[in-house]
Amino acid sequence: MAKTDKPNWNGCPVRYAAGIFGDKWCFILLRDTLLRGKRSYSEFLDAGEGISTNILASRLVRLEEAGMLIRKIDPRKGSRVCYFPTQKARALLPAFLGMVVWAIEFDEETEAPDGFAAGFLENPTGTVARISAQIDQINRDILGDAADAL
Amino acid sequence: MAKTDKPNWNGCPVRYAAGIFGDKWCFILLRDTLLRGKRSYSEFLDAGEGISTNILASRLVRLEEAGMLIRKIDPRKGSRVCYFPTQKARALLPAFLGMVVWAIEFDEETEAPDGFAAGFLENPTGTVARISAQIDQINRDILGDAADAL
DNA sequence: TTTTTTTACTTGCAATACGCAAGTTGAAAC
DNA sequence: GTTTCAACTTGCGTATTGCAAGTAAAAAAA
Repeated sequence: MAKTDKPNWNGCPVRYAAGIFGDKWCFILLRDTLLRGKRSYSEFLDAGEGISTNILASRLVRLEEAGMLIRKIDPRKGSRVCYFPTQKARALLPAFLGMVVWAIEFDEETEAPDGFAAGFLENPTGTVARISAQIDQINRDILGDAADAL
Repeated sequence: MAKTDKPNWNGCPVRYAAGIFGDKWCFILLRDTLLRGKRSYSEFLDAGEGISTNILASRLVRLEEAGMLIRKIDPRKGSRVCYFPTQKARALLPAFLGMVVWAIEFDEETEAPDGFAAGFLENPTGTVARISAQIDQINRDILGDAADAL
């Protein structure tokens, strides 16, 4: 087996991924949209991670430009802006949950729900489907039928 | 189903993960050790990503402190320092490869080997085992039997 | 209808982190 | 013994971040 010289992956997938969420705050925001049901600026701010307002704004723009979030006015209240995860973002769920499982294994202080790791490992697609359904539900609560167009 | 209020994951696995590789350069270094067989400072430098020497040094320290890399003098040449991925780092492979699959799907300009994504999706554990064996081989080339102690 | 509040940002500035170029150290090769 | 190689370190200008305060538009209250 060749030693190090596999094809020179530029246009490298890892670099591509790093460009999008190889950043602490983007990472956290993806968590908030995918796993915590957060959608609006103020919800992200209040997530308790201490992100500052200018950085939050810049990361929302970055993630929107990367095709990970879609910005929409809340139809129930025009002063409220919501950011919905795109299919591209949702397609990250399997890998993302894989990371969660990894972190649960190695973080001594994890407070993740007990049994989550086992549940995911036993039935990954089912777990992804369950979380995906939660995302749909949250979107539907805000957008109604228009959520289908996301 | 409750809306957003799952248990307040602090000691949150995603935050834990973000702390370790929620950084462009750490991300790239993990790729280099896990997927490209690179082990030494100069190999990382020459990976063509344009990392500067001070940042490289700081990230190697950070990853070592995070328990992702082990620093060892090359027994074949005392002026050469090698950084080996720990079990903790290697345990990231499934999630990491999941990200690769995701990136292949969404990066129009990907140059990843065709069929890699399909191969991983069809047989993830086999793919992980194959790559893991490559890592073992590289480590063994450098350390000989001492590689077992990693 | 005016005022206050809510929500989503922007702006300015000090502090930190990064990128680049050059310098240092120790082991190896010659 | 001198040169080379490999792994860092240091200094400095630039870019990014974090913090505090300010602005704008819509909604709710008075």
